[in-house]
Order: sequence, then structure tokens, then C-alpha cells
Amino acid sequence: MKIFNSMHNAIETVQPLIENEISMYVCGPTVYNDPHIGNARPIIVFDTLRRTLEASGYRVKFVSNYTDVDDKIIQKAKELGVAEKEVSERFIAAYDQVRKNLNAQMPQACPKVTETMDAIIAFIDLLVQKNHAYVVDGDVYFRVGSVSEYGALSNQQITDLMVGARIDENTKKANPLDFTLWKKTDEGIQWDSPWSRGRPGWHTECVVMINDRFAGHLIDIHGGGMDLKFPHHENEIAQSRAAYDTAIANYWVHNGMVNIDGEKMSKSLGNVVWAKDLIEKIGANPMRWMMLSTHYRAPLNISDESVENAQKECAKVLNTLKQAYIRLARGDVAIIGDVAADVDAAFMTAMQDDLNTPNAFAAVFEATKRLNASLRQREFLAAEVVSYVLALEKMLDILGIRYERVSLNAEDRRMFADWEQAKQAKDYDTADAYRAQLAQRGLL
RNA sequence: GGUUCCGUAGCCAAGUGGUAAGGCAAUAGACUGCAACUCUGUGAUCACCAGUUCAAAUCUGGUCGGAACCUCCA
Repeated sequence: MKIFNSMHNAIETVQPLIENEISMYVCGPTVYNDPHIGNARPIIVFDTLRRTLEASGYRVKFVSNYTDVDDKIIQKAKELGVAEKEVSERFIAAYDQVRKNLNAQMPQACPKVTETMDAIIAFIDLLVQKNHAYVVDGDVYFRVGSVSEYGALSNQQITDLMVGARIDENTKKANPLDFTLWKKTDEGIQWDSPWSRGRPGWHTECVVMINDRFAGHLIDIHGGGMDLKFPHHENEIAQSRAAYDTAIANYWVHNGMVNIDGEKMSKSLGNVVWAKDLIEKIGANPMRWMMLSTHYRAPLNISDESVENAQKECAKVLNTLKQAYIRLARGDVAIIGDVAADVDAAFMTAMQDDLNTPNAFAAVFEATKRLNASLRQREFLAAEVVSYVLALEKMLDILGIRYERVSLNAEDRRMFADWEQAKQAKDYDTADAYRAQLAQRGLL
């Protein structure tokens, strides 16, 4: 498996820490709102990566968090006049529903910040003791300058960052680039700590949850949206370096952003598309199809055309598969046999090449075309049909596209037979009636 | 100001040194009782300019155009 490592800006062959195992962490959502389609992309991308790794023989341990402590959650709770927990639980449920609808497997663990607080406080304390962090009036800040590699991931020089840094009202920081580990506050949910009553900073949570959920202080793959590269992931690395002298992950994988009709999706533009709405409108399969039809690192533009394209392509493949199931059922052929080797190899090669889904789709279309050709043969080539059916099923499994095998009952079989008999007798009115019935049953 | 990325046929989209995958649309044909489905054929010299090379969409420099990050963000 090869993957683009943002740390080195290069495609690299994955060398897991433990043979045949992959540890993977993806930054989860801050649960203050319904997930939008921008949230859907990493769900789909990293689920697909996980499926590809598993299909390649790795045992994958996948963890993704919920950030359930955040200013935005507190604000939302105020707006709605409810407790913060009510807000976060509600949107965790909404997120999980989207994940489920998108046919993404649940991670083995989904830790919450609220349930990791002891470890977070202990971690910040460690950074303070090591003098990588300092306390000012109950706040704790990370000393960016204390880590020599700072900026390695985003390829930024501290001096350059200083120039572009906004003038910060917060004069408590020794350096404007220093970031908050612990924030003293009397507003919203808060915890006791050695420094003050308050709550932790966002950048600390992920580091602690990774250390909490995986053995050692280093994992294989850390994923998230491109926008998290800086400062979030940079800050994670800095803290891990400071605390344990590791980069916390060997491979940093970032997915591209989602645009709507060529524009960035944002509240101010009023063009936010909620994941559940789009799923409802176009279906989960086309949604996944669309998101995977562009390489995961490239920006993805969503438009009526791209949606329509995905719907058509997806329907075409699934329809061919359905016709094959019917043909096999009518011939009483069990779907057991060998996977068509060449198309399977082409597909896997593409997927293992930094998740080159556009090329993988080409293999899907090739398999579909050949399956169609086999189905059109005058003599029924059962083994060949089965081999392409199995190949397509494997591909769709890895892409996370749902399909259902079709079986025929006695009545279905009789109807097919009657239809053909009527056609042979040139009784087209009767034939059309059967055809209509079969179509209504979704068998055509 | 700094850091990235992108510009490939009407549209979507791979390819990153050896002579342009795939899909959608369009169009011509085959198949069919008709239709749908399906199959076959048909299209680009890769934003522009200069350079390196036997050879460049692919490397280098420049020009033009677009995007992201540097601030909460998937």
C-alpha cells in the first residue's frame, strides 16, 4: 500500500509499526451542528482507506473522536437553552446516523473529550513540568519555540508565521504563535485542574486520545481534512515531540475540501449543504460514488452535473449486477467460484496506489462491460459471469457501495417463462403485460 | 508577506519523461416485435512562452488564470 504522506509531501510505501497491522486515527467532528457534506468526505475517504487496507491483508485499528467540548457547543447550548451535553449528544447521534447511512463502518473506538479529561489534564501537566508549557493567570500555553521541528508538517518557518500572524489581543502569550492548552473560564462546562477551573484547548485533545487509545506514543496513520494540517496537526506533533519525542504518527493523510458550484462552502455564503439532505436527495450510493470519483486529495466540486454523473454511473453498474443475479438465479447457478483476476488486480493496484479511485473506477467499468458482454452471449457462460459478479462485488465492498443479491421465487420464474413464451408466440400485448409486471417487481 | 495546490476533449477525471486511462453527454451503427438495457465506432497534443533532453502534458524558468492554508473549520 502506498499513500501520500503530507509530512514529506511524497507518496510512500506504508511500513506499519507492527507487521500486518495498521493503527489509524482520524480527527472527528466538533459536535455543535448537523454534519455537512464537508464532514462526509473524510468519513467516506478514511472508511475507504480502511476497507482497502483490510482487503490488502492488514488488521486495522481505527479510532476517531468526538470533540464534545468547545466554545461553539457552549454557544449552541445557550442559544437553545439546554445543557451542553444535550447539544453534543444530539449531534453525535446525527453524525453517527450520517456515517451509518453512508455505509461507513464504525471505528473500534470513538472517544469523547469529556471522558478523557483526567488524561488531558495529566498530559498538560507533563508539558508544564517539562517546561514546554507555561501558566499565566490560570491559562496554560504551549511554548511553540521550545520544539525545534515546529512547522515541519505544514512546511512553515516560525519566522514567516510571525510575519503573517494576526495581532492577538491576548497579550498573555509569550509568543503570538503559542497556543492554548488550558483555558481558565467560568462560562460553560468546566473542570478542576491544577491551574484553574476551565477547559482544555482543542489541539491537546487529539494527542491525548491517541495516546489513550493506542499502545505507545506513535501510530501509523493520522488523518483529517486538509484544513487541519495547520495549525491543528502541527500543534499535535509539537506536543507529542515535547512530551514523548515522537511525531505521534508516521503517515499524515489529508483529504481535500468540498466546494459547491465552484465556491467554498460556508455559512456566510449561505451554501452549506447538510449531509443528510444530500443523502436523502440523491441516495447514499451515488453520494459515495461522487466523493470517490475524484482523487481524495484534490478539491471536490459538487454541482448538479457531478451529482447526475454519479447517479448514472452507479446505477449502470448496479443494474448490470442485478441482471447478472437474475440470469444466474434463472440458471440455478450458485455464486461460487474464482474472482476475475485481471480486473481485480487492476482495481487493487489502483486502490493501493494512494487510493487512486478514479483509476479504480475504470476497473469497475471494465468489469461491468465484460459482464454485460458475457450476459449477452447466446450460450450462458456461467463461470465467466460468476467471476465478474464476484469481482464487482469485491470492488463495491471496498468502495462501500451497497448492493443486494437478487433471488427469484417460483412466481418470478414463471413470469419470466411466460414472458418469453408470449414473445415467441408473437403475442406482444401479453408479453408487454408480463414485462410491465417484471419491471414493477424490479426484475428488469 | 509566507506556505501549498491546480489549469488535460462540451462536462467530470486519471496519467507526472517515451509518444494522451475511464466515465457522462453527443453522434453513427449493431442488437431488439417495439422500447429500455447492452455492445461497437467517432473526439483533445494536455493555459501560454522559453529552455533542458534523442524524447515533455510530465523536468526547469517565466507569464496569465484559479484555489486553499497561515484565524474556528472536515
